[in-house]
Amino acid sequence: MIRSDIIRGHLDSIILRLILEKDQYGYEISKQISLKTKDRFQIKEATLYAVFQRLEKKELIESYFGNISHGGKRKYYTITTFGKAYLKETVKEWQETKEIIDLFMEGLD
Amino acid sequence: MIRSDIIRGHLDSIILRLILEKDQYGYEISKQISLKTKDRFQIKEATLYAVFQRLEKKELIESYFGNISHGGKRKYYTITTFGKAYLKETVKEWQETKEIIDLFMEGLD
DNA sequence: TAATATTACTTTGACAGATAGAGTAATTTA
DNA sequence: TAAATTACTCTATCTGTCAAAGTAATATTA
Repeated sequence: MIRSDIIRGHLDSIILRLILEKDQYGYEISKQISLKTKDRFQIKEATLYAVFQRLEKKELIESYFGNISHGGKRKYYTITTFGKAYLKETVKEWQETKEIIDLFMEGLD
Repeated sequence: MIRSDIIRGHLDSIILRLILEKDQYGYEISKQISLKTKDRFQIKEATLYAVFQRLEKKELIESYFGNISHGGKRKYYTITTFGKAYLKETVKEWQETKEIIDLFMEGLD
């Protein structure tokens, strides 16, 4: 399990990326992350909803309630045009981050 | 310039890695990071010394004052055996982090 | 059908890492 | 000798993460 400090700051991008595929609600995204990473990373509930709030405030996503449910009422999130542009930027930034950290981390063995 | 949140959590490893090469003092490390990354990343002074304190508290590094100086008194840091083992772990962790984030970030274009 | 599990979201408070800003002090350079 | 540079320290603040506790609806199982 990856420490959250290590992944910190990338959560916004990860969530945006998943919502880009299709509109999704929180619980669904949480499960998807666990599945996709084979439990090597799990997002905590409180963290996930904090991300949503932050992204919505920045107008990178928008939300609406779904009509079908399986328990609690599902709140769906959709990415905005602005959110798409932002995501593109963060993907570039991730490439650069990798390069920079690798400058220090490579050639150790 | 990389946002600090993005690199957050990797600073300990980066500093440890540099000290592994040879004993170094803060100011020197700061300059080295700027040089090595061609200013794409600069560590803030306050952050650097906070890292030192944290690493020393965890006994991953040790410090001693140098006798030559060029202004302020130089405090040198050296990595401990425990620090070396820890660094090895974080390098592995970095590889895994890359894999995991790439799971989400790849195939966007 | 009543108890329990699961789904789903929200809020609060605490904590840790990063950093601006201000300060101290010695040495170098102009 | 004044200003610049080198070098470190401390404090207060901000932000992201998360534990914990709560609300509420649906599904399962006994």
